Amino acid sequence: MVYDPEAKTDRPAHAVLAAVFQVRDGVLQVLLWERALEPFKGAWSLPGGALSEGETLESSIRRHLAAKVDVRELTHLEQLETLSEPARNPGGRELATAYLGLIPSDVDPALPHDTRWHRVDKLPALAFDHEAIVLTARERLRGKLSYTNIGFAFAPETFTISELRTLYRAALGHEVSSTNLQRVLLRRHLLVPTGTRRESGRAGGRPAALYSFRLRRLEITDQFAVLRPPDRRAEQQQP
Amino acid sequence: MVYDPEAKTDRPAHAVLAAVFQVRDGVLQVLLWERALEPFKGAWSLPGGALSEGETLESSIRRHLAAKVDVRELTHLEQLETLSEPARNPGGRELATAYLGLIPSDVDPALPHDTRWHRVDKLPALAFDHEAIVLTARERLRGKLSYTNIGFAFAPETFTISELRTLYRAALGHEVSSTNLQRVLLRRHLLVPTGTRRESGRAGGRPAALYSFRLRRLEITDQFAVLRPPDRRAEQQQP
DNA sequence: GCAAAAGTGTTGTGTCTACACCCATGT
DNA sequence: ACATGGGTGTAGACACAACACTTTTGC
Repeated sequence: MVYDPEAKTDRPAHAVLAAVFQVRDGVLQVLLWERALEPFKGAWSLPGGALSEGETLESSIRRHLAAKVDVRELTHLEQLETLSEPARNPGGRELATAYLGLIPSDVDPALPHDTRWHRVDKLPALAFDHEAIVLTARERLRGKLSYTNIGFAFAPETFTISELRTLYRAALGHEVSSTNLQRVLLRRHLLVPTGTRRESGRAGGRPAALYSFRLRRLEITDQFAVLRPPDRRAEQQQP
Repeated sequence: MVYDPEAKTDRPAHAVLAAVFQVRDGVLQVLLWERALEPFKGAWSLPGGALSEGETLESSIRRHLAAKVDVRELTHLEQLETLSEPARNPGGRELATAYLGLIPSDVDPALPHDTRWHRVDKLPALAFDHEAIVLTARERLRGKLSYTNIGFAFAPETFTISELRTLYRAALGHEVSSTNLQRVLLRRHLLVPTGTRRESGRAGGRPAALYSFRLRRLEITDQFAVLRPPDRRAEQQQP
């Protein structure tokens, strides 16, 4: 690759997008929007829009999402990546910065008529490069479930372990045992018991204890899985 | 946050930047460039430049870096984040997409006179928000050392375990035992012995075996530390 | 009492760190 | 022989998954 002094500086249009996930009916779903305009008119796409003057990317995506869901319901929002393939938008050169957003499972935002939840495991054909973004977002989410407290973002304020299990199962895409989920999250002090319990259902059964996440913002809980810093217990300074 | 139909679509200038790391003299260092122009004339900054028409962000940063180091020496390059604070560049609105780049420890690229390596633990004052980018890049690198084979990117083709230890120590910022480093990386099959050995130095000592990374591109080696998918061994389909 | 659901005890396995010890070479 | 640096053996701590078992409720 060689420096090309003839290359013209580009001031590309810049869009923001978000893959907003919620666990609904025990399945991970993503908020999609049916395009009203060409290109890809009628196809499903991620919600978002153009970056405006004077705003950051994050405030821009929050502004665009506000037309779809109440922003107070967005419990987590993080930047994923910026896409720049010149041909990614047939309508003309456009960069797009993608975000991952999460919504707790106990809210059901009123949606505009052109917006719907879709199962991530049964996506329709998506416009642009949006399918790749959804998959990247799911990978990011899955990874962070292992080494952060990101579960707080799709869980209600308080919940039982088996409710939480349903959420983790949906997000991870495989079975999760409540026994082990409880052990892992308690051992790492992500969960605290609230002291209250949920009433048994009509079928009986032992009432479940209610828990909540100790911290409701992202926290890394397993920084160094291997190659940890050496043990400081034995160290003693010389007089 | 409310939708503002008056907001004007922005076509911001877009820059690309890279925090290029190399372990030099046993210390993690980053390539910095002394600015010739205002703003921040004379201050140190990350190398990069403007996005040009028709190129992707990645090809753009490769093009700009080519003026500083031979691109063939860049063994890893990944996108970090896109910065968008309106005031981040006093010269006017500009987005910037930051990359993390790595160079193996056995090359010593010829640098232009305005470019120098600086220890990451003793950074000078940096222009713009570049200090935050360098720290983000280091965090990303440290994290990936735990669960990927990213070490290949700052290691030579072949190396002894204690040479590799020096690299990991520099990147992680703490002591690393060669014993454990060898065990972890062999257990995970990141390293393969080449069968050759390095000659002893003048001081004698047992000649060290030479290893190389099994794969020289990024690979996740510890996908699920916890909450793994259940064991499939016992499963048997019913007739 | 019995079914249902939640939660605890326990065991086996694997991974990691730390440290003692052994190996191969130069002088 | 002995210093030097490389490498292996091994033990203890811990985390994890799996599964048996107990607890607490409704009917």
